[in-house]
Amino acid sequence: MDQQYDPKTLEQAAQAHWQAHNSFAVQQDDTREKFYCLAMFPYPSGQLHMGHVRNYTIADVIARYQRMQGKNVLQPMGWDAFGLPAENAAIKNKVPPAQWTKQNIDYMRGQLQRLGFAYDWDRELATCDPAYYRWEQWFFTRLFEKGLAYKKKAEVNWCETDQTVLANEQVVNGCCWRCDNPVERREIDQWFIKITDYAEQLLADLDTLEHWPEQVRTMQRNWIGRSEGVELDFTLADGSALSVYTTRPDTLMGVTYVAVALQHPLAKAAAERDPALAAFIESQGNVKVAEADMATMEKLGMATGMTATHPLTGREVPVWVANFVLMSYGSGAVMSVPGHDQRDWEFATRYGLPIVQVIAPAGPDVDDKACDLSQAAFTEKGVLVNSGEFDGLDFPQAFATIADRLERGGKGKRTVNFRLRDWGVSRQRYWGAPIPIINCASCGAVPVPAADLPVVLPTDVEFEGVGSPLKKMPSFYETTCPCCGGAATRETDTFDTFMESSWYYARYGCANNDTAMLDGEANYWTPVDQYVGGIEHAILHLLYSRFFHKLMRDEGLVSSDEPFVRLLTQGMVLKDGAKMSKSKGNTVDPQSLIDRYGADTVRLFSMFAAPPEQSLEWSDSGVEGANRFLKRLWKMAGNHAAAGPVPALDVDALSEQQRNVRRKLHETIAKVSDDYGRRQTFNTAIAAIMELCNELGKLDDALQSRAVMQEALHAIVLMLNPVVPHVSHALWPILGGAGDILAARWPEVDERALTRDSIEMVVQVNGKVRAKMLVPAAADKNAIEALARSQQNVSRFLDGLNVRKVIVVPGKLVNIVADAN
RNA sequence: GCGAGUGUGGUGGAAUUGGUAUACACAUCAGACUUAAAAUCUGACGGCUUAACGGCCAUGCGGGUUCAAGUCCCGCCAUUCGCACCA
Repeated sequence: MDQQYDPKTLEQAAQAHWQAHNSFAVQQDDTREKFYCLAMFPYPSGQLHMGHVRNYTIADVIARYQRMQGKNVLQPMGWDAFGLPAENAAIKNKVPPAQWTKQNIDYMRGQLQRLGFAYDWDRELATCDPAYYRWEQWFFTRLFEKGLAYKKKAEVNWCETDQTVLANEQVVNGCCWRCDNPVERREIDQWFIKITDYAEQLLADLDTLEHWPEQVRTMQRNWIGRSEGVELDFTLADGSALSVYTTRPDTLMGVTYVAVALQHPLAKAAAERDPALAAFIESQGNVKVAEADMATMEKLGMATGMTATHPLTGREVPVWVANFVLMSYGSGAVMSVPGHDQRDWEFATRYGLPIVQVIAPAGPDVDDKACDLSQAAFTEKGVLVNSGEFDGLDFPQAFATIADRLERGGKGKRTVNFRLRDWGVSRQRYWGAPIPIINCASCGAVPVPAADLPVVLPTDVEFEGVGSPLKKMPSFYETTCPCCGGAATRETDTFDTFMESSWYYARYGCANNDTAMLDGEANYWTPVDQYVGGIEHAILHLLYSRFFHKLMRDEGLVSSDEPFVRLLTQGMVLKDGAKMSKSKGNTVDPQSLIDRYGADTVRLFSMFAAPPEQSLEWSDSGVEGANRFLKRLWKMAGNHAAAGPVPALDVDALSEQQRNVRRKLHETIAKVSDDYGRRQTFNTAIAAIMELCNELGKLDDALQSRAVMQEALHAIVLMLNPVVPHVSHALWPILGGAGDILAARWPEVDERALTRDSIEMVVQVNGKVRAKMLVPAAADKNAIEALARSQQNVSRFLDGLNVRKVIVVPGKLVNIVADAN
């Protein structure tokens, strides 16, 4: 073997071996347990960044570990290839998006191969390929036919100068990022998918995802936002109803005004009569569509001059327009109770609207919650006051009584409401999958027949950034109606890229099937057993994918309820405490590190520096440390192998030191197995292996020491194989391992090696550590206590005190509680 | 603004179920090897204090529960992610 650790040569050899043997291509195999391991596919932006390296290394470690458990492991890779950056690059570099995307994919594929990831490249897919999006178009037509896709008006950020719809990230301080002119909101027709029909299921099934991080489930629960409340009607002067939804009907008697959204029909009607109101609504139109901006802007409003009649008291309350009321949530109108809602309180205080108390603090600790409505709203639940016949009721009673009263009077009904809104899938962009709909003057919106799919996106386009090229291409949009044969036009909008990423995991199961979206093999591989990706996808991507999976299930394409059994959300990669970004100039290029140290070093550092769920602070000297460890390992294995044949291990003939080292070995195997399999804390697994290596350095070269060393090195190479597969591939035969290490099984723990004669225990006096002692493993509580009291430093601290209590935690510690008398 | 996280030596982090705080690594310092340097190997390494044994203090800040709190509870502060057209 080579004296020096030479990663370049050894990694090339390993990768050539894997390629020659097609080592990671897999098929359905019903004789073995399957394991589908998937990392979120990348957007082909140009080069891999450290976040990718971390993401794909974590998944690769899990995939290779599961393979060593004897499972049939699928790990595919592909490209989330549609999206905005390709359009931006096209404008900047005058390269068509398709060409730019393809170049990037080719380069990044090479980088992934250089990192040695165990992918089945036969299943590679790119979402911009018509062979992929064809099935997405087909599936959308199925949803249309089932009534799950529909069209409605929705708001977008519009730049009048560029005649373009802007994404939220393209709006900077309310202005267009390119031309710096103020954006305005504009309502346009868009396609929606009825995710709200599945809201109950999406919520309920979160409880079945026991291997998902609790924080992700909580975030999704809150996002779906199920609430139980009452929908009730105020009556307008013309007798029509103004419907509002509230979760606090107990505060109904405290309503002092009603507020509607800027886009509410009532606001529009009032604005026609009142130029000042029209001007106000106009002035509020340049806040971008993002909810965060809606929530943080100054809360402003204006009276419409109209009043509405309270459903129970019959009193008139004013109707206001308020810029914080969301048209897309509920009915676009809210009842306002400034006494018991903080936002309403602030609005009422600002505009001098009356504030009425109808809830009084209740419960045993009333004094703590005394309410002073001149300072703030009292938002807790309590007992009703100033509410006439409802006085004295608590929240549940008041909810029930008032809801009953409204329902009997035909003024309202109990409803379940969701914060979740239907999924808008239309994008007024070029680089996406065309929406397969034909608009006909006589037949309306008609889905493209399956036989005519895919609707192929033309790729030979001039791209200038003003509007979508599709809207200027009669050759694309001029067509005939599939129903009546008359002249008709295609949709020129494309799909949200979340559409593609919502089902790609299933398509990997049958990536080359050109006769069906999914087939039996896709159903065999799904659900994904382990999904790995950034925490930033905790809500949108993961919720849309869960929704899509249920849609595919209801279409009979898959038989499972959920797409991802186990989820690992990895943290970000930081440099100098900040997210790596070109603008900060703190990026680290993985390629130069691979060139310098090799793929194994980069993989090892990525896994060692932090647990996967936490953010990872990049450190160049830490990378050197990882490289140093591999060099030491290479040398230790080389020296061992060069010393000639090794005698068989005789466990009964070991010295105490040899037994101790061997115990450490088997403790390490147990720990590393648990860290990889259950805890997924690869950093502590690697630390444990390093500790073991440090111990091995202390072995002498006696025959049985060499036998222990041989056993240990075998186990170490096997345990490191998922993380540093190239050097493991090279060391395995050197250490006499049989066959390809890819076929080797995970090492097993020898329980007999774990036994101990004595255990170290800690002795505390009043919770402070005063001594450490070696206790026979078989000692009982009394013996342990006696031994503890006899420790010199312990008796010193007990001197003059009375022992009140002694706590013995077997195998851990003794705490002697004592005081002066 | 709302929802969800995170905070431990000079640095990245460990402490898995409330039970020895600081494993492993980086950096630094000292020693060995060398004409010298690099590389490598060995050792020291939270702060204060002590000749030493030892003692006191310390897990973002302030309280609380407990024999025992980095871990649980309450209130702050800082910071990260998401907020529906970035992916």
